Amino acid sequence: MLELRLVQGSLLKKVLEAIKELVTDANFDCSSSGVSLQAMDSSHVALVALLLRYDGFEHFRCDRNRSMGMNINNVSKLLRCAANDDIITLKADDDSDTITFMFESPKQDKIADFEMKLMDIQNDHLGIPEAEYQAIVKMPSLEFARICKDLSSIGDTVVISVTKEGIKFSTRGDIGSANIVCRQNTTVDKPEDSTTIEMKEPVSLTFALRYMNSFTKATPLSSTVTISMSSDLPVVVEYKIAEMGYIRFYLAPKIEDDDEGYILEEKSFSFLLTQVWSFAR
Amino acid sequence: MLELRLVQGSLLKKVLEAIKELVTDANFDCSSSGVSLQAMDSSHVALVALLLRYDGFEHFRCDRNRSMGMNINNVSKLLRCAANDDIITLKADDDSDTITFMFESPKQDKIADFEMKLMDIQNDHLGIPEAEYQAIVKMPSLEFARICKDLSSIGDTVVISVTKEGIKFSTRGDIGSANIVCRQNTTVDKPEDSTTIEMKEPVSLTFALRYMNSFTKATPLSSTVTISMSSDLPVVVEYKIAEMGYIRFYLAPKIEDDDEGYILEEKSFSFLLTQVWSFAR
DNA sequence: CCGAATGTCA
DNA sequence: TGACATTCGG
Repeated sequence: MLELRLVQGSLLKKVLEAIKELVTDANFDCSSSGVSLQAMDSSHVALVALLLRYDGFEHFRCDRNRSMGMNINNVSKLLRCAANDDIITLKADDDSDTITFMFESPKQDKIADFEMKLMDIQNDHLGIPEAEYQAIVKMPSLEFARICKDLSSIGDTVVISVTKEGIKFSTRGDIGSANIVCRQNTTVDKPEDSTTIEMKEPVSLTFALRYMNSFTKATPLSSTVTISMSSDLPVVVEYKIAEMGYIRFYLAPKIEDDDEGYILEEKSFSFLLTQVWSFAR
Repeated sequence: MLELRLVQGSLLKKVLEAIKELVTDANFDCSSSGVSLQAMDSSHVALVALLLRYDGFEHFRCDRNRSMGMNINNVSKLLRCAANDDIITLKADDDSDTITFMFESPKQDKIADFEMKLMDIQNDHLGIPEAEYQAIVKMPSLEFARICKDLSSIGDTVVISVTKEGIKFSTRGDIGSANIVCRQNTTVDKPEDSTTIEMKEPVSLTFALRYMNSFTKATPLSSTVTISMSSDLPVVVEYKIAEMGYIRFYLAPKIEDDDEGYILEEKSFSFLLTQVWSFAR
């Protein structure tokens, strides 16, 4: 028996809005410690990792570990049928190949339940090593989203460079080039408006803006975002989910070919894992 | 001479928005008692009945009964030229084959008039018998609209079942099934937020969601909607128009074929009228 | 959190 | 051209 009750149902709605652009099908892995999900985008360049800890739910029961495959678009459709202030409960019997989404209005005068078939999804679960990052930047998530959106109207890729002074986003396209620098500022009224930089060494990496813009769909989940970078490692873009966990996006950097001097396509993620993360371990 | 003056012109705008998706051409029947309209949708499955009583107008003059055929889309186009706070006056000479729409701004500093040709429309006016309904549910119109919209992302048809406990909307589609139950609740702050059920006998009928969603275009006309059902009778979905009348939508239920066990297409409305309403009389 | 307006897709 | 979805503003 699986039974998860989440009073703040809007959280789950936001989580699905955050990942549905990137992921088509994914396994929701449920255990006594919570719910997690790990999935690559269709081109295997970006990876999403979601964690919702058991203690973030008002009620959490998971008798046995289960990996429940779902079509993300269908889950998203169902969750759109929930109001933002609905209480959401997920239920699945141990031997069932369906899951039930239950939406209760705050006054309990409307109760909706949706039953959805589960799918078998081949699990290409990657062990993500805990890496040491040369630079970790925390900044307002809205600002980051705005920057990625703005830059993508100029170019396709962004060079993110971190120095002690700040984080710089640069792009270049047909109509010209752009640089946006955010300085470290901790002397701000609210902590969520501050930009902080923890840096061991300056880093500069290049990414496809298309993916960055997909990541920013998670903006409603958190007022801040954390960007962790090391040379040749995938960047980690993390949105904390209050009291529950996080959603992390990993994106392989575009590698500059030394001989040719131009930028190669992204390495596929699994390639990067074996080739790059191997020496990071 | 026909002359109708309506200070709250937005009402007329909303009425046309409510019916234009369903009806292409219709006769506006004017008599000393008011304006009424009855029209079927193109597939003859749904019927719209509108009543605007004479005393809801600030000025009402109708010297002789007239049935004025109009293309609903064209009327809608004209009315979009009126601001929401405009005063609307309709005028037609007795021997004229045109009607004039006049829009006055509240301060009388702008006056627009539009003349439109009337059409001859063959009148298949149906006498709608007053029926006794097994169940009458009043609920917030927004909630009803939301439910119909949500369910139509899952399936094509809805089963509406009324019991003493509440009204249940169910559907089923490729990705799964859904049930939404609204309990009777009269203990709510505002009467327009309450859901009330008058039931003589439990009823359960199946309808095409496509039409239900068209009906909910009338939501701006009233904060509540009334759903009246009896076995094998068309459902009546009614939106009251404050101080003036109503707009009612009738929809034939889909009939389950006992022999075959599957759901037939909707009966055409005229068929239903003769076959089903005949014994209701 | 809801309603309106805009932009996109069919 | 109309309907739907998404986005912005109150």
